[in-house]
Amino acid sequence: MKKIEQRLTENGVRPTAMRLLIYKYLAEKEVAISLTDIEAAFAKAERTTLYRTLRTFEEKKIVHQIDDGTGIQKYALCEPGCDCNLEQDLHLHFHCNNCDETVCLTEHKIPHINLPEGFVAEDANLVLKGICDKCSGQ
Amino acid sequence: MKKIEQRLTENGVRPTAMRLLIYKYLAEKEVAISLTDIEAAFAKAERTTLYRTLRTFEEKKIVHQIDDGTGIQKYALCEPGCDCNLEQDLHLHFHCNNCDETVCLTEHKIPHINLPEGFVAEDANLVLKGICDKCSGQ
DNA sequence: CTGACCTATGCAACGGAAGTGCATTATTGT
DNA sequence: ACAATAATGCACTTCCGTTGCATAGGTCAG
Ligand SMILES: [Mn+2]
Ligand SMILES: [Mn+2]
Ligand SMILES: [Zn+2]
Ligand SMILES: [Zn+2]
Repeated sequence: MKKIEQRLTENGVRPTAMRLLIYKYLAEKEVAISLTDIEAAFAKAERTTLYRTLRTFEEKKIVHQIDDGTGIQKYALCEPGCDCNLEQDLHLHFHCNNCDETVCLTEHKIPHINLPEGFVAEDANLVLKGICDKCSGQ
Repeated sequence: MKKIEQRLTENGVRPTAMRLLIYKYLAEKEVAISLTDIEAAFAKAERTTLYRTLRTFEEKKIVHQIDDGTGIQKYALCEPGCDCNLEQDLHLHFHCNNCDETVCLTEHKIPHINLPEGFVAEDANLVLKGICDKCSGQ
């Protein structure tokens, strides 16, 4: 728990009780988490607080936001030392059509694409959809 | 206009006046179109009708839906003979952070990715974000 | 031609999720 | 202990997608 406190402080986020709990929750789950997930897990907490906590975490590069095509924003902890904006840290995400969970495949970077003249890429999002390892029974 | 009528009929969609107009509108625009865009263009028409028209078009593979990360569903005409589900027809999309427009780059297919054991891909979405050709002044 | 039938359209309302304003409470540093 | 700053709680809003149901329009068999 001291570890978490330190991580937050390092990134310029005051380690309140709520924030520590949310970080811990994210760390325990190996999948991307939505605001609604967190809301369900912390029934006592206020939605807005959770919302703003996630946003703060994102601004301070503690989590990255994931758009998996479901229309629901998901979040997952960043790798230590990750700068989500850099091309090198852009990895792909996998969304399972069966269990509806989304996971980071941090070791799979987004391939570089040669765009037509005039197009300048600053960011990229690659989502694969299908059946995840848990659901494929393998 | 006869052409459009034929295209709709071929795909099992009855060519009503409204549908012809919407198809024409999509054909004239070279960018991906949202329901709200169409609503603005056809002020007299009912939102629901436009919505259902787009959905019908999508089911019948006349248009494909584009998730460009803005949280707003966009649509663009399919290439003739395209089967949006097939890997070969999956192309990338580019969203301009400046003019907020999204375009199909139909000639840029999504590269094949080797996934870890147990993951089975059925679909993919790749969106690049940055500055488009019009906005980069080139 | 006409009525039965199916499809498309119009109108109204709902729902989920993101986001904002403002008052209150907690934390920090002097 | 006090003032300043940051976090939290509560209420409310907006946006977009979506659905139910009633009506209008087109299609086809008799
Ligand atoms: Mn990720
Ligand atoms: Mn496209
Ligand atoms: Zn799964
Ligand atoms: Zn642009």
